[in-house]
Amino acid sequence: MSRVSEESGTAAKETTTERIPAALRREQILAAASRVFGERGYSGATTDQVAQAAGISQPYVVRMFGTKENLFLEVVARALDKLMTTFREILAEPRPAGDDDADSLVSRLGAGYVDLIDDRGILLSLMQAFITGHDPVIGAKAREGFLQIYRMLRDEAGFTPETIRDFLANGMLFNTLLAIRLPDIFEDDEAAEELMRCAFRGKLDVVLDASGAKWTHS
Amino acid sequence: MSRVSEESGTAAKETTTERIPAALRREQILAAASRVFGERGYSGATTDQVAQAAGISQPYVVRMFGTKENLFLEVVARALDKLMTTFREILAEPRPAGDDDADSLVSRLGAGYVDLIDDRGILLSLMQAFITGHDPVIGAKAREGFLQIYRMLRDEAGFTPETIRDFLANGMLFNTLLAIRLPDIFEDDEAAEELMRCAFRGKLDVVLDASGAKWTHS
DNA sequence: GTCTATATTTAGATAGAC
DNA sequence: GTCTATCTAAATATAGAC
Repeated sequence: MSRVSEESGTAAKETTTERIPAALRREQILAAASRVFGERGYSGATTDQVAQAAGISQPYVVRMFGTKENLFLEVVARALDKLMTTFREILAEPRPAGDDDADSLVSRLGAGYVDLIDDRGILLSLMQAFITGHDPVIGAKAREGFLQIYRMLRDEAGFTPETIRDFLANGMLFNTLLAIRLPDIFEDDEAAEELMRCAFRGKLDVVLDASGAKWTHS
Repeated sequence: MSRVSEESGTAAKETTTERIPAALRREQILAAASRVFGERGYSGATTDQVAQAAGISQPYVVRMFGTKENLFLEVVARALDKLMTTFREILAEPRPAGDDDADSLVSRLGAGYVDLIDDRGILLSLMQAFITGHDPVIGAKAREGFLQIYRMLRDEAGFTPETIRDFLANGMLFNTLLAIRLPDIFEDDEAAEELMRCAFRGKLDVVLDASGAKWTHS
């Protein structure tokens, strides 16, 4: 990842405009798109913003993915894939002795979810896709993605519908708190702090680490 | 409410283009805007879509509110207000005998929240505002709105942070399920049905009543 | 109070050079 | 593999008539 920091408050952007293998460039664009779409949503983001974040020209972004919609769908598919993979890895972990109850599994999956904040675009892009449910194409994928997660938690994790509901609910709250950037006003507002401490529990440090100037881009 | 149904699958739109008091017209536009913004988000919605939903011309919408952003902010402020008022009314209700625990209050507030689905725009517009947290103006209002709800639940309902977290989490899940239009594929997918039954509990009928062709607009 | 016409800007996409 | 130039289609906003 050859990124460079720029003027204060600005985000990571590519500077080098060298010739790079298409596959790699593709990844760079997807990474940039994930961040931009995650912040601004499908309609709110522009292909030019993605291009700038990736350090290339706008036409090249379109050229590479055909359409903005394609790009977004790919971003969302990747995000979903990453989430599913993360969960499956946790499910595959050998369970700590005497720790075979659903509760501890929920905790571990929850922790895995929070850790995904490292790549902010993942959770937010997914959330943006969900909120774009009205769109015929994106909405269909969003629905299917959500249900895929549900089925995994039920069929692979073995959770009851109630457990899944609570788990998903916490996830959606987490996404929402990220979206409204609560971590940013952590110190300014006592209610914000109280809610964050409660919602993020032991993971507050992870969340705060991932926030701040690090993602105050564009 | 002088609406007319149109071709199958299309939404309610005003037809009459009569002269109407500005104050009333204002309300009509806000109602239309609430639906359109709720479905498509701030960036995804156009003032023209709002105008069509309200049965007037696009320039008139802008004329009335100055800017699209203003209109959205007003929609969100109204939605927040409606939510707060609904909750406060429930808090003011005489508690059923032997029913003075937090649990039952949570249930009643939850039921009140679900009932807001009657006016789909309310919950979805708020959610759209939350997801637009990156925007300097809208984001600030969204944050403040979210915290306002938190404080009410804490200071007026007397809930613990944990209770509030769970309550808010369920609310965010509810919003998300609405956004991805899960009620629409209720019958098509067994996982969707299972999740809905579990998430909406006794309120499934209310939710289903409010969905379907009724809000398949634009 | 409401519309039509239109100016202006932005953004997605295409063409074609290097 | 990547860019510059540019076409075209929206969409917000303004002007001014009725």
